[in-house]
Amino acid sequence: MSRNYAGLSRERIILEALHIIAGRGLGGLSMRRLGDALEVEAMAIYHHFPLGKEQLFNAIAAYVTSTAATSTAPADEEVADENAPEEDEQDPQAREEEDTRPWDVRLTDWADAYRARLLEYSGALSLLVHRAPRTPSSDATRALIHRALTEAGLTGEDVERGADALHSYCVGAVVHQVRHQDEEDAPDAAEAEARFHHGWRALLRGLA
Amino acid sequence: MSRNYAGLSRERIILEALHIIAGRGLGGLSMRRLGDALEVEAMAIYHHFPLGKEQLFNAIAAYVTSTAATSTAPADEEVADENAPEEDEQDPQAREEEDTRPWDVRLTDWADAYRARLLEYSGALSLLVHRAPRTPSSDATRALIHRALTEAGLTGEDVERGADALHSYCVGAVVHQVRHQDEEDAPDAAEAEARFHHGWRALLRGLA
DNA sequence: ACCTGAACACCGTTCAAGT
DNA sequence: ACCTGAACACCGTTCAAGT
Repeated sequence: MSRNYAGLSRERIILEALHIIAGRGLGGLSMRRLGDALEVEAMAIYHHFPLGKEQLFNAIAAYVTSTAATSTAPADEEVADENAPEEDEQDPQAREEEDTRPWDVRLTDWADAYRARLLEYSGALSLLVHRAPRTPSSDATRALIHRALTEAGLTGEDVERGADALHSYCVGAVVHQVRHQDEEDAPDAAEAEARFHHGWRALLRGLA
Repeated sequence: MSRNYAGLSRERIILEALHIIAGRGLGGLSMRRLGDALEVEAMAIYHHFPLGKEQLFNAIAAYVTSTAATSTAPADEEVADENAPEEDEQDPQAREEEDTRPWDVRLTDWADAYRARLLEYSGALSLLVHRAPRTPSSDATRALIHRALTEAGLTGEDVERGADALHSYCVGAVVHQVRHQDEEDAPDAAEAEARFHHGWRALLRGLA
């Protein structure tokens, strides 16, 4: 009654960790509790995350910040550099069809998706304060924003500064909403979204 | 060799906690380590924060988010309602002289001070994600922003939405900076401040 | 390769006791 | 009121061992 090929994987561990975080908060996530949820001894997790909880946190941060657009698992926190040689070197965006919609629509679309994902995993939000894991998804986002802002007429360092402002506003708005959501006069989800769009459009107006 | 009237106080505890957080990160703050730093047994802290670490975290969050403008100790996380009767009931802002500068200057002034404070205690930033303690300082800020935006010509719910957007951008920008500050191509402090102002002015332009 | 089980150092908190 | 000291349940992690 000893071997237990539980079919553990990094993704399964991350998903279960997120589930615990959603239910009991970040402070409620312990390696032992995570092991229990996975029906495994806590120490088994170290085989998939040899560097321990810190590495698991990094992987969770990478998972949360990867947009749904990138379908493949972004669970590894180190850049998987062993798959580069076989690929034909192309802009990752070139694989999908060209998005011909106006630049501001593309930008707003991204912002909505990003915000939704952060809200979905809001229990893990504080992990992102000291972590900005680089993933295929984060690279694609960077490219998307740069292309859109260039198309909007921005040049030179205005592009970088604009991108920073947009990013800042997105995570700031989610933090602001999460921060106040337990108050008695907190706006409901619809009003929160309306406020998000209000500020977002103002920022776009001011930048372009 | 037993009694130790260490002159412990909530403020001293918070300050020492912030010092530990600055040096070893939020995860490096333990009650036992905090006790050592204060030259006291860890359990002595519970006399000043009977609800334990969570209450200490709330007090730290309140301390960090209180702007320097409010000079009196904002260390208590419950609103100190026992000092109300003796005071003559006045708008707290009325005690200081009227600020006659243009609305956007007052707003930018506040934003700079708020940002500076968050950056100074950036190690405690993640505490703010799930905490928005109400303090005299937070009430004063709210009043300041509302007055300024009204003066800018905003009306109705535009005022509330504008205030939210400004707040969101401020904390978002600090989170964004802290999040990326360990990267090799991270902008220096001056460039970070320039980017903050760039987005801030854009947002003000777009809102007004 | 993948998981277990015992062990170690550390943690938050309670509680009775000291002054 | 303010602090100590022992105790309890829990934690992250190491390490040797099993399959």
